[in-house]
Amino acid sequence: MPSPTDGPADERADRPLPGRKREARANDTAVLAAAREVFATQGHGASMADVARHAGVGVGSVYRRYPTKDALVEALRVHGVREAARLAAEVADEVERTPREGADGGVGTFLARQITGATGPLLRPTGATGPLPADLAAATDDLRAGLERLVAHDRAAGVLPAGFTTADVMQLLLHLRPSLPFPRAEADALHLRYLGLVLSGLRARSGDGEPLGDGPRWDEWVGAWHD
Amino acid sequence: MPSPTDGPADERADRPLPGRKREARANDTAVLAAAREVFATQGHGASMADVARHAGVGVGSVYRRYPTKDALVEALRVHGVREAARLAAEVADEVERTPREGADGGVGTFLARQITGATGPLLRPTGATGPLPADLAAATDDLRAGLERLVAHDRAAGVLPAGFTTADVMQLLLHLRPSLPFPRAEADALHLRYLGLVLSGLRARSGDGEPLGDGPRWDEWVGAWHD
DNA sequence: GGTGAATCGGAACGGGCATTCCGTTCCGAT
DNA sequence: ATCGGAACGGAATGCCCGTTCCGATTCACC
Repeated sequence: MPSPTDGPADERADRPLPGRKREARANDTAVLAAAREVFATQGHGASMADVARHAGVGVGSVYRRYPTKDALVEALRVHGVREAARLAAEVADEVERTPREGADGGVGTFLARQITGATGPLLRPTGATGPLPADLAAATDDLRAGLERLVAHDRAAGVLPAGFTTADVMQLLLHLRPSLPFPRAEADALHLRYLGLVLSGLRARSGDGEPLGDGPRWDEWVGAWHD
Repeated sequence: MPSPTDGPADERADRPLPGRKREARANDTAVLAAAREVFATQGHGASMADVARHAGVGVGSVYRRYPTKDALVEALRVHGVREAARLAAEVADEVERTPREGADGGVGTFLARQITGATGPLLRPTGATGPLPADLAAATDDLRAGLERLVAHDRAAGVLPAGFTTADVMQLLLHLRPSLPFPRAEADALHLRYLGLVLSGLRARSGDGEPLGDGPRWDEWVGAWHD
């Protein structure tokens, strides 16, 4: 009994949903959360059955929402990039409002929070992916905008050398977060240790003469992961 | 040193081998090389059939020398650690002989060469491994000895802050080499870019007052990967 | 040349996992 | 109270991959 003109999407998500749909919606978020946890813990090779079990649903329910394992991973990635974009904007707001926010600068603060954040590391694409999906592209653009603000601010504040790019920030995210065989707290501490080192290096390079060559361009970075 | 793991004692290896054994020996090194390449390219999930094909032998021949996929990966890891130990000793010799070897210091030079070296990244254990095998333990000790020399030298030269440990070097190796979706040359350039940043940070921390907390201890690091 | 042993390559086996299919359950409307 | 259909859980399916097995091949030695 769908409404006569109902298109492919039902967008009003705020109202109290009818019971059965409510469960579906709840299942969906449960699946996403379970997937995030399971993939973070066991890596890419975790089974769909595992995800389903963690979410407390059957595999069928997982597949109804995400037609394929790759699609599920994709959804996770989009979510991760959106979160990162949100964080970048948030930090940019802070540092632009209070110029003396901290010695780390906006980029450093962003990286630190992203590293210790609950969302987990940004997932990398499954492999030979096609052209990048629209929703990911949009999220990616938002992220870039936020990073642009951070980099501009820090450069003006003199804690970033010329040649440092927004793509550098993404690369650092990758570099600063290899999975370590330690409990989360210890691993985070180690990651922050190296972040601190890099930030010192950045500040030193910014202060003294020794220049840093030009970093990768954003579109190079995005392009390299797709197609 | 051809003996992959251990075997019945037929170790007279120097003389020109009889034809058939020569082929076996050749196959063995071909398999090792193929495995290194295939795993480096396709990651851990590459199939044994792929390895065999790359080596130009049948799967049966691979399994005759390496009873299991994990055993093959193990052999690769041991090889990698041995190479790293050799490199560390070599660089230590250089910097100890010519004190002004370069601004990078011994640790920086070691990291740079290890990153761009042909041996590829150090593989991480398969997962829940048991206690660490004897040959790996020996290679690991050699590596530690070499790193100890490098760290001592650099600290004396004033390019490393107190608190920086040999285990830090290993962690840095992990941090500095995430796989990047770029051709080898470009990826290497990026890795070296971040290595340069870290080294700047290290030098800065060494010069100015701001201390670096104590890094991980070697045995913690080794222990975390096994058992 | 002929023979036995060691090695080879690849077909066959078994298990695990992504994906599909279907009988059951539950909600809302009649 | 009953019915239609949407959502559910999990069994069944098909494929890929690690591993095993075996007949063919090759070489050393006679």
